[in-house]
Amino acid sequence: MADGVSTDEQKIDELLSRSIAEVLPTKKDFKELLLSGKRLRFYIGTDATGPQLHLGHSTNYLILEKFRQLGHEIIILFGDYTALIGDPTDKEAARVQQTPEQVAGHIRDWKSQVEKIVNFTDPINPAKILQNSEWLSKLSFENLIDIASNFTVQHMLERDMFEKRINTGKPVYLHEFFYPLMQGYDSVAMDVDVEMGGTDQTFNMLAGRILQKRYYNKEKFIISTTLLANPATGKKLMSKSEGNYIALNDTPQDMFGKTMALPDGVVRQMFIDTTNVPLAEIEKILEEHPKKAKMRLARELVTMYHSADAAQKAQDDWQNTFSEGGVPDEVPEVFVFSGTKYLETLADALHESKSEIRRLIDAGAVSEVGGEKVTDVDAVITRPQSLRIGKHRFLNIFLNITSK
RNA sequence: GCGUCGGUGGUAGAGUGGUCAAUUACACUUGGCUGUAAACCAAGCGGCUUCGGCCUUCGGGGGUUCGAAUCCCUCCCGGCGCACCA
Repeated sequence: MADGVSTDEQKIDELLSRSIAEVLPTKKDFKELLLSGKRLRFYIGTDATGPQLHLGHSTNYLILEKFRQLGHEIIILFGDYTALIGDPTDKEAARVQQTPEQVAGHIRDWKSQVEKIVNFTDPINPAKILQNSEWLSKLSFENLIDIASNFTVQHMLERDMFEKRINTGKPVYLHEFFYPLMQGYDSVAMDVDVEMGGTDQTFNMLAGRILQKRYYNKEKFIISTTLLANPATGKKLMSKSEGNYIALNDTPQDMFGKTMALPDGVVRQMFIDTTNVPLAEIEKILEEHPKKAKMRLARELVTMYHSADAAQKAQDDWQNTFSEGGVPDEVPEVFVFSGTKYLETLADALHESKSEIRRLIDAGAVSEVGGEKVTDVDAVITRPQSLRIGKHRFLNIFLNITSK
């Protein structure tokens, strides 16, 4: 057995039973390989456009980190070259080429978010970051033809999303077929043993399996992980387009609050896919009152990405604010002259239109903390006060000393 | 290239000369009820407003008309069919 690779069967079983949708070709073979003590090379691809990461992304990294801890090699691949095409999994068709500086910046951003989960500084076995432009930019047309000759158009068209787009009369661009080829070639270039990704990546990951078999006669394993979805509706829990995601770099207060606003039905899924709380303990937690269970989840998450202290503080803030009608510790402040309209002050401070503020005032959404509602659209500010706008927006107003 | 259908607000998708700031659904915001959950009820959901209105929006530009998201021309983008395929 190779140095430093753990074959602890209990740990392996635990790892394989959580957040993993499928292992190809079979989970049994994969487990045997893990038990053999061979040091395996794992990789996961990531979008190089440098987005804000959210909890939906964390699942894979949590799992990878566990494999890293077992002693396996972990590569995180930045798809800076594939970004030229854009993954057809999402709808965007055309993307703009990025400069090396931009890519480097994205990697820095990305790393600052993920290093809370994945260890890049371990002296013995740190996770590594690679960029696929390193090899993809060097391929010749001849290489591409050779790679492409392993796939058929029929095969490509099997992809659900292509089929869907064809059926609904949406365009399918030829270059989109290259995406799986490129991602597949990444596996070859790095000669990996295992690729991991969400279930939505299965097709792309299989392309790599085909190519590795062809070029190296090697059986790559594929781990597809469950996507964080609401079990009741099947909808994605963290959707960037809907803006309701919990970002890995959210402030403790935001993270706590957003977690508490999640539907009850998703708490189990969240615990399993986004925390390291042991499965047995999760079940125990879920026996408690839903609110308590959710608070525990929120605490757990804030602790992971910030600290236990921050979690405690976020919880205190949350309880103080919402259960007892108080104000959080950190509230935006504005200084205005006495006689300024609420309308103007709020529009300015909240970056909303005046019409929007008018609506909010009409709806009774603006009130003084612990006091009266502001009901008159034309009312003016005459003294310093703390305002609450809707459920979770606050504003402390102070008066400028000098007069207008 | 020819023909044909289509491009509407966050999304889907109505509207085919004035009653359209544009039906409806979903999403979203706010109020109520709560556990800042869900469900449910209600209101809102382009901007500005002296609250009478005014301004900007239906792929881009131009035109017809008292008046256009709606008609015409043109350009751009897409689907489908046909043709071309050195």
